[in-house]
Amino acid sequence: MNQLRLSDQAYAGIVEIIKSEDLEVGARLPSEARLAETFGVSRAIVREALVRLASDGITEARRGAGSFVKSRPSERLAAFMPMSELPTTLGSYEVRFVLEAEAARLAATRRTAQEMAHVEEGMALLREALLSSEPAHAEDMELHRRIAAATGNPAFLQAFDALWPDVEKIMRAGVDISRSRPPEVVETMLREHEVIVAAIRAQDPDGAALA
Amino acid sequence: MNQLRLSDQAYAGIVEIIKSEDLEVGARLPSEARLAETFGVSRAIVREALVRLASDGITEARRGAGSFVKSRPSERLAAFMPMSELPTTLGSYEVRFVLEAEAARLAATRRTAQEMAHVEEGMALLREALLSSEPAHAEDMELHRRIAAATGNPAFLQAFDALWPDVEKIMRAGVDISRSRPPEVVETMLREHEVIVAAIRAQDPDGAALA
DNA sequence: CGCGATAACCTGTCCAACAGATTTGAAGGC
DNA sequence: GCCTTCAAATCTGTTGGACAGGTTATCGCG
Repeated sequence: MNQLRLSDQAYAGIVEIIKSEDLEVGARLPSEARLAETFGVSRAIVREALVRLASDGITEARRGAGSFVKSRPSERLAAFMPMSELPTTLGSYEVRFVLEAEAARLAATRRTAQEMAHVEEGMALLREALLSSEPAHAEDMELHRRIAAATGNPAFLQAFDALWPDVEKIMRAGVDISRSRPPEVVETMLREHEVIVAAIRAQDPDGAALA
Repeated sequence: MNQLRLSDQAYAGIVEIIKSEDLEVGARLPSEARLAETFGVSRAIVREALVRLASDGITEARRGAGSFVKSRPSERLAAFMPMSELPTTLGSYEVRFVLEAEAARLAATRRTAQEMAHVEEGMALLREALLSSEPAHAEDMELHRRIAAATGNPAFLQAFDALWPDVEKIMRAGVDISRSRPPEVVETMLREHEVIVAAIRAQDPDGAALA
């Protein structure tokens, strides 16, 4: 059942090292060979992980010298990375909400009736997916896409599409949501989304943004 | 002088293939071995590129089956990827402005005098950097960071930091700005930024967002 | 014609090696 | 004793080959 690619585990492992060893920005992390030995995988796997870390702006590799911390994930993901227990699952959505708060505010202001119906439909889809367990990422995204569309600003939707992969990445980097999803978390997620939709329905900009 | 890693070239090469071969979403792209042969590099290099493409949400790999197009880069970068000439350089900023429009609106509403001074200082830095040629990315980002800070919403700044690497990536993926930068482009960039700052100074939310 | 077995193909992973760059430390000169 | 210089140790970047495990398509048989 080891569906997770080893390079994914290595990615997470390196992030964990940076955090637990408390490596400051600019500090050098263990060589690829040492990391490979630590994780019990080949160097190629470690390299795939490092290439992604570099692409994500977390590390930087200097040929002949080593790989260095460029920006600590704890700083980029800030408050939501205490990586403790239940609250974390909740917290991982915090970042998204901040970004999407403005979309919700705009949508509340400018929405048309037709767009509102579209949003409501998206909400229904998400509710269904959440209650029937199994991944709801797609539905979640779809709802927020529709909210973005309701702003009436096509460029906003465009920007949303472009940035979504990164948001998704952050979510995955946190905790595997679809894995452990206690009912109370589902409940909270659902309620939060419904508050937003309700605010948009009532055309209450500040209410939507706050939620 | 081959500073560019081969996996970077492979990344760009695969993107080029998707675009030029006009591969639709869901289409299978050449096998790793074939890509390696095409680019004249080893399979490990192609894999590093594919891992990043998957991480960026552009492709998806299915063990035993192949790698598939998940989302065409042209669609993600949308209008700004006609990859023509001068207007493109301008267009690459369009996406960012949409995202940051809301930050500017909020900043215009809630800014304090001290934060305004901070923003003005950032603007001065950017102006200087732009006029003296050479990379102004850092200054550009710094200005927008300060605008985000002026919203008075720390979570917004936090989200901005988290998303910046992706924005930067999009910019780099488009056209190498710092390379060919005719005076008129610099002029336009400068003016656009100054309009935003002016709107924030005047506490004009809609003006800031529109700019 | 339908269906199952099998061969061809593909990704995921490992290993061993070499090239080029950087760092480190020691030898040697002042 | 201190600084310069040079060589060895380390490290990333890249290659080629190899094998395991999963998927797809073809071929032949009923």
